[in-house]
Formats: sequence, C-alpha cells, structure tokens
Amino acid sequence: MPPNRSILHVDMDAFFASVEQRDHPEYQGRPVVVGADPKGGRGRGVVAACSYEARFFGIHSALPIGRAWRLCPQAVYLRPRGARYAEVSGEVFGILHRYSDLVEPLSIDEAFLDVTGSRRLLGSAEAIGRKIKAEIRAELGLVASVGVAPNKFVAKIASDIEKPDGLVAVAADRVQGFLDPLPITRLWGVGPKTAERLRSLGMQTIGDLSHRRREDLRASLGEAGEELWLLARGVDERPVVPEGEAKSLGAETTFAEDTSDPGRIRRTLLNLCERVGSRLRRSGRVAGGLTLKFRDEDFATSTRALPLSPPTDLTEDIYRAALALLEKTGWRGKRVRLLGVAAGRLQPRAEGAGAQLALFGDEGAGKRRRVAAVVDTLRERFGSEAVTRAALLEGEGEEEEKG
DNA sequence: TCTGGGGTCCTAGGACCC
DNA sequence: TCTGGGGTCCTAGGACCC
Repeated sequence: MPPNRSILHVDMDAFFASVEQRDHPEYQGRPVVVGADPKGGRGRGVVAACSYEARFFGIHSALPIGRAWRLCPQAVYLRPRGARYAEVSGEVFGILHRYSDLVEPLSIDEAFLDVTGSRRLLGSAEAIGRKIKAEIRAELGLVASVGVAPNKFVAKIASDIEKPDGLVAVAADRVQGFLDPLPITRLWGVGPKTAERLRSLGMQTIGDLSHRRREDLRASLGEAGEELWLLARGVDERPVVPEGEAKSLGAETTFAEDTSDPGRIRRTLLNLCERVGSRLRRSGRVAGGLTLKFRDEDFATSTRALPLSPPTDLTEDIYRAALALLEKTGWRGKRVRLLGVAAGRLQPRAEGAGAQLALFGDEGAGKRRRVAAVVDTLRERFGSEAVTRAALLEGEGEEEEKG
C-alpha cells in the first residue's frame, strides 16, 4: 500500500431524477420524484430519488411516497426506469475509467477511484476530480460531486459535504480537523441503532469518539467499535478493488394490499422465481442456494433458506424450492405484505451442464432449458408480465408435469 | 404517515467432527 | 452419566448502504 494514496469518491447528484430531467426537458426546473406510484396518497412504496426542486418541499429519498404526495402533489411522479439508469451509469463509468484502472463501483451512481498512479501523468488528484466533473457535465449533461482524500472513508464524506456540484479535497494533515466536528452518523456503518448506542455512551461527534481510548470502544462495542475508532481517527487502509461478481441476486415485491389468497401468493412467488431464474440464465450463472423472504401484515420479516443441489438456473427448480421454503414459514392463515426470493452461492454455469444432469437421471433438463430460453426471449420482447407459466401453477405437487 | 427493492456483511447458536 | 475444547459449516436475524 503506497503511504500517500489519492482516493476519489465520485457521487452523482440526484441521479435518477437528473436523468429524467435530462431525457425530458419539460421536467427541468420542476420537482421530480422517482419512486413508487403515489396513488393519490395511498401508495405503499418510498421515494427512490428526487430532484433538488422536490427537496425544497421536504421530500427526500426513502420518504414514504404517500407523504411525499401530501408535501407536493404538483410534483412530477415517475416510476424508476432501471435499464435506462444502468445505461447512463455505464457512460459515467466510461469517463471514470479514463483516469484510473482502479475504479470500484459502490452503487449504480457512485464509485471510488485510486488515482495515486495517475497523478504524474494527469495532474493532482484534485485536478483530476475537476476534470471528471467537467466531462460528466459536458458529455452527459449531468452533475456529480467529488471528494478527494488519502482514503476511501474520508473521500466519501468529502464528496457529500458540498452537494450538489461539490468538490472537496482533504489533505492528510487536515483529516482529523475535518472529521472531528462531524456527527457520529457520518461514520460508515453507523446507522440509527449504533448511533443511539454511541449517544447513550456520551458520544455525539466523531471527535467524541476519536478522543476515547481504543480499549473502551472494544469493551462496549466489540470489534466493530474498534473499527469505528480507527475510522474516527481517519485511518482506513481498505484498497480500491475493481468490480467483482455479485454474490447474490434476488427479487422481491410488496403487495398493493396484504393478502392471504393462496393463488395470488403462488402466482407472485412464481413470477419472482422467473425473474431470478431469467437473470441467472442471462448472467451465465447457477445458484447453489435459495433464500425466501416473508413479511407479514405487522411488518415482521423472516427468512428461510436451503441449498440447491445440484446448483440451477431453471425457474422450475427455483420455484419448487421456494414453495418448500414458503411452507417452512408457516404462512397459512397469515396476511402477507411482502415476498422475496434470492439466489445465493452463485457460480459460473459449467459447459455441458445439461449432459451432466442427465447422468443424475434428470433427462428433462435439456428440454426445460430450451423452454426457459423461449420464455426469456418472450419476456424480453413483450415485458416481464407477458408470460406466465400456467403449467407450473397447476397441481401444486399432486400431479407431475408430463413431457 | 407507515416503512421499496436491490444488495453486503456480521453474529449467534446449533450440528457435527475430532 | 455428564463432560472438554476447537474448528467448521449452516441457518436465521439484523444492521447497514444506496
């Protein structure tokens, strides 16, 4: 690890809303809220992103959409267009890669760059940050905020401090002075629960924490406390790691109203399994495990998991496992708010996997894979709601599918 | 005013093995 | 009849992030 690193954190400002305003000039200057359907104030979701005009009314991300509606009914309310944002995100990352090979995505609209090795050729880290902002604006018509610091943690905070359109550089000898006055909630990994715990121990600011003894934090918060202590002192040695493969892949949905209707529950579950299976097949991977998520009308959430052996990317296999997991939740008689399915233990699909399955006595696998390919094509062409596999819903295990 | 959907990581506790 | 300690793997829950 070089002793004097230059790390950038680049964070797009109001990303989803800004893409919508750029794609639809008539939305410019207006409050734009991207998120769930507000349904006249009765919608169940939350705000995913909103423009700065909307923030003026007190709207912010994660706000229940019904509340946003009451604050500003005249705003433009839009459903997220995930594929579009992914496309624009790719263009943003294209610009970032001009300045370093070490680009680590943190989400669709945020990344770390290690520009330590780029400084000689491309100028100071701060100058690089300025160029990145200028190119994002000129080429994409979007605004980013940038933080420059000796490590990831400080760079991330720095990018946030002067949002929107900010550029904040923190030199190594100014890190402690920069951090100390900030509230503990700025620490990475301190959410509502940990913040409450720290406050009950008399700590309000990062300075309050950095002035404690390391052993005291270890005693009260364990290993996590020690890590917080290090962050509070501006110590963060984590390297910038270019993108790796995702470790899990899931889909979940909240019902428009809580339901105990078995047919509706099974149809929804099948649709989730189809979405997960389809994404697995597209990514060329198989899942070695499945987790079902279940939330009841009281918002109590539970999960059940099992291994998938052999690993699979087929909707039928995933759905069968999901039904077994659903039984383990004891769902009957309860009203369901949310169902989710997540594939884990992902691994590359082996070549000739179908032939291998045949050895295990599963001759239908090749055929089912071909059916899956057709379904995927139809769904791509006509949308994910276009194709329902009626055959999988019938019988409910009393009747085997015939080939 | 109820609280989305996509993820990651950590921990506690039980099973199992030596 | 009660008795250990370590290691590993697994599941469920939960905190956190965007």
